[in-house]
Amino acid sequence: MLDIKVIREQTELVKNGIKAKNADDNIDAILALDNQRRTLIGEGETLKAKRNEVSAKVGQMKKSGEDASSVIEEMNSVKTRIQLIDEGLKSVEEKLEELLLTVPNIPHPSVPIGRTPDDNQTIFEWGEKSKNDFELKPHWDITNKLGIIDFDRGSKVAGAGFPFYVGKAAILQRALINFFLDQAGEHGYTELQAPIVVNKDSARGTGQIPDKEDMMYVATKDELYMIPTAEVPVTNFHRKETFEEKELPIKYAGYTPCFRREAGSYGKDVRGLNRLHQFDKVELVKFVHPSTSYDELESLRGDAERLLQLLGLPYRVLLMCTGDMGFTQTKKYDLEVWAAGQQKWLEVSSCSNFETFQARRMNIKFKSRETGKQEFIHTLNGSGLALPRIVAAIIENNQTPEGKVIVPKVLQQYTKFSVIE
RNA sequence: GGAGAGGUGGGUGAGUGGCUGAAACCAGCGGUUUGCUAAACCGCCGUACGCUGUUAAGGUGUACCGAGGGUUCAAAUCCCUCCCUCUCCGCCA
Repeated sequence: MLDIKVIREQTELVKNGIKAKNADDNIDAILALDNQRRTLIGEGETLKAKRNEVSAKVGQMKKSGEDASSVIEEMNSVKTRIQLIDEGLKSVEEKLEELLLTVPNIPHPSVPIGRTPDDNQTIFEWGEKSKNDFELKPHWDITNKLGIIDFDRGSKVAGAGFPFYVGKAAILQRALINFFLDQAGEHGYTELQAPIVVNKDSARGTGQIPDKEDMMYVATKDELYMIPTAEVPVTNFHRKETFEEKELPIKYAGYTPCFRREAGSYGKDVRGLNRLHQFDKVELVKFVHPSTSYDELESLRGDAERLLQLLGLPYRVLLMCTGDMGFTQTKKYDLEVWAAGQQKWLEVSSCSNFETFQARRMNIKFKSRETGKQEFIHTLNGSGLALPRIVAAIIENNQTPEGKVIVPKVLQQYTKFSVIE
């Protein structure tokens, strides 16, 4: 959510930012409601001041035994007017809130203007793509043959997009999770085991509601949302809290399953492990001082990149353009791993700065030592990393002509085996 | 799931309709005293929003005592609903 004062005072900047994100702006309607709101507050507060004053007088009169009934009679009409104004104010504020929640965050000046994924900039590439002299297979062929991922039984038990990992694939995933968490721990992230369902306030806090409501599975009986990413519970961990400046930055790593309805996805994008309804992910979340958030974004990206390098997986870094980066971010990098069997880049991490956009919704602040006032902190998050596509990339990049899969060195201490066959 | 108790400012904790935005104490901040530390003493010490002020300092008003409603001229205080915590019982990985 943006600051209404910024919308009021830097209207053009906001409008241009929204335009750059390919979104429709309703700023004029917001400003009109903002005006109404302030007028009503003014009227209401004047009347309330009078009410308070007269009520105090009534107290005194009663105490000294005077008859206050005529004054009380007079206040009845004031009371009615206050009620009317408050009702009007409430409905204006509800509408205003509703509209404000639909305004996207505005991009950082360093973000390239663009409309489609084609406008994203590849800013870094790492690793050798492949130097094999045999035909590389996509991971689903390999896992089928090895019998280590069971999509069919997953469909029977839950539905499409809910596979079983069997034997060594399950162990490989567990190894990756431990590896990711250990790495995060070594770099200053506190490990957090979070709820995988959240309430409505939390879903709103990180911005899943209202703009991405359809992405989530909902347990309607209890009004609980199954998390699409650990970002939701982990960021909400500090909802409605105020930090001392010296406590910042605060860094967490959380492993959770993630649930996404992915309504509307189809075709080759969803083959095999490419896109699932349930998948595992380690998420990195930072709460930082506003002056450091763009440096923290770079180091966050570095923390995610390191994992790919240690696994020996070729990848590239994209700086997302304004039109492709999403509702809540001011700047976002995507990390894409090379899947040699599919000859395709797969997104495995997305590192973003939200500045105060989430903090404002969640009311997360710090006390500034300089001004003594409370200000909103900046939040960031990034995957570190998403599991299934890493599994797919390992299988495809590390396959042998015989259809075996070599386990990356750094994982072997976790898996206790070096080849899947 | 059943029965009971409770949720007040950073903390402890007063406060059952008007003089309470809230005592007192602790913590914190500033100062006096002091060779230094400690102690003592004095002062300050919530947040949001509106108006005003040069996008300042400040001034002023409103709201907030778990959340949301209601009663009343007036609510931390009375009533209703919900949430959370604790104790006991039941159930259970």
